[in-house]
Amino acid sequence: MLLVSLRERKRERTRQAIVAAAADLIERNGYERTTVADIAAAAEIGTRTFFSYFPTKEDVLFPEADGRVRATLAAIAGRWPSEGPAEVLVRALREAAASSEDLTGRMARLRLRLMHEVPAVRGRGLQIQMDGQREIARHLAAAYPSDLDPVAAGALAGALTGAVTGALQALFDDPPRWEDPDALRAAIERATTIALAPWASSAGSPPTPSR
Amino acid sequence: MLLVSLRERKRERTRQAIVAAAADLIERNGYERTTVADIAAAAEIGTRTFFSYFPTKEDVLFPEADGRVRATLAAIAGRWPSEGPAEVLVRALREAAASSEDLTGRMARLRLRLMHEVPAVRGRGLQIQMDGQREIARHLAAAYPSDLDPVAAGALAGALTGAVTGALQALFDDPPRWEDPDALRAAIERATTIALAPWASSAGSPPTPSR
DNA sequence: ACGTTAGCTGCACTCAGTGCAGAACTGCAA
DNA sequence: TTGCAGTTCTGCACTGAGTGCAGCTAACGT
Repeated sequence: MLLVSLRERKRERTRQAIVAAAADLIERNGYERTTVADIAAAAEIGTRTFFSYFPTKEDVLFPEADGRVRATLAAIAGRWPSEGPAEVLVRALREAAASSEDLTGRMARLRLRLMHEVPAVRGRGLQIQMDGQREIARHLAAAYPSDLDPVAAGALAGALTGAVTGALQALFDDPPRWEDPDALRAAIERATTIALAPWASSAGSPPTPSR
Repeated sequence: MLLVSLRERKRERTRQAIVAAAADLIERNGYERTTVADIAAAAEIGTRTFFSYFPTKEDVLFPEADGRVRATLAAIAGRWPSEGPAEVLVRALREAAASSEDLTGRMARLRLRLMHEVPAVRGRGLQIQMDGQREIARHLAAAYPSDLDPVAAGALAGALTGAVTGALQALFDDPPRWEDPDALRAAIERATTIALAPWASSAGSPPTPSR
């Protein structure tokens, strides 16, 4: 992320300002009661300019390209020779969960909460997730042409992300525990196990989850 | 679906008229270029009245509750005594794909196409799917209280529906054959079979991850 | 036949998002 | 430093989704 020109640095600073202003206002007043005009004013730009940074109001809540998707693609690209598709995905997910602030950052927590409470945000988030999943499936099919045809790769990627999403939904449904990163990690871990158990047998070499 | 009073019958007729008008106009002019006012005018109601039948424009494309969800809930309710949770879901999804009259109808085909082409429709569709998945998870957890806690049930339901959805997405990414209902149903069945194949063998021993 | 209630509709409004045209700014070179 | 070229910012006018309200019409129960 090396931004050389003044223009690019300035633009990036403005972008951050928009995101920060949006997070502040939405945390304080709620999503629906915060208008794009409010956010723009707080970030000291014109309302019109907001839409040259983010295509929709929802998108301001998803400012980084999904780190987990990038990590997964990297894991597929740098796979062990003996590693089966399911194992690659497990490894990618573990690494992402261990290293990233995806789950504990301020924006991430706000995003999780809003995905639960605001239909428009949930819809946008699910869309973005499907896009990532599709990308993962494509790379997976390309990396394991003899094991997986495109449809099977889609099923595998869908099973994993669907399991994680379903587990998190259940976790937040009952008594919403937003502030507990350990519960989050545990839920993801269990979802991974449940989703990939049926695939492990047909994946070539048996999974050897260290740790 | 027994509608006794005149009021209810009339309302149902109007509802059908709205759906039909929407399908016509959208098929002819596209989704974005069809306004709610157009649909209302074609159905011979006031624009305002549209929103007393459907909460948003997108919802007119999802007039019936998802048949797969209803079938799955029924399968859970009428489960074999020896059947594990994964087995029930696999059976329900297989049957739903086989007898998928609601996947080949006019509205269903239009919906499938628009879910691929129009972000707003895709977002709404994914939301509805998640709602159904949550419902399935709840019933599953209630039916197998000793095997599954809510989070595990969410993960399992998510894994299976995610697998099918991912497979269907991969399927539709490549050759969009929206015109031929028979080919469509065959393709959907094939994708479902592929998605569920890994679960078929190991479904006897449901995963019960301790922690 | 009559009061009650549910549904229909127009009106005025808010807000998201777009197209356009001009102003302001940055990058670069003379 | 100045001037030119390309980019970005911004106001303005507009479309379309969706809401709240108030008055009207039509079906309902008695």
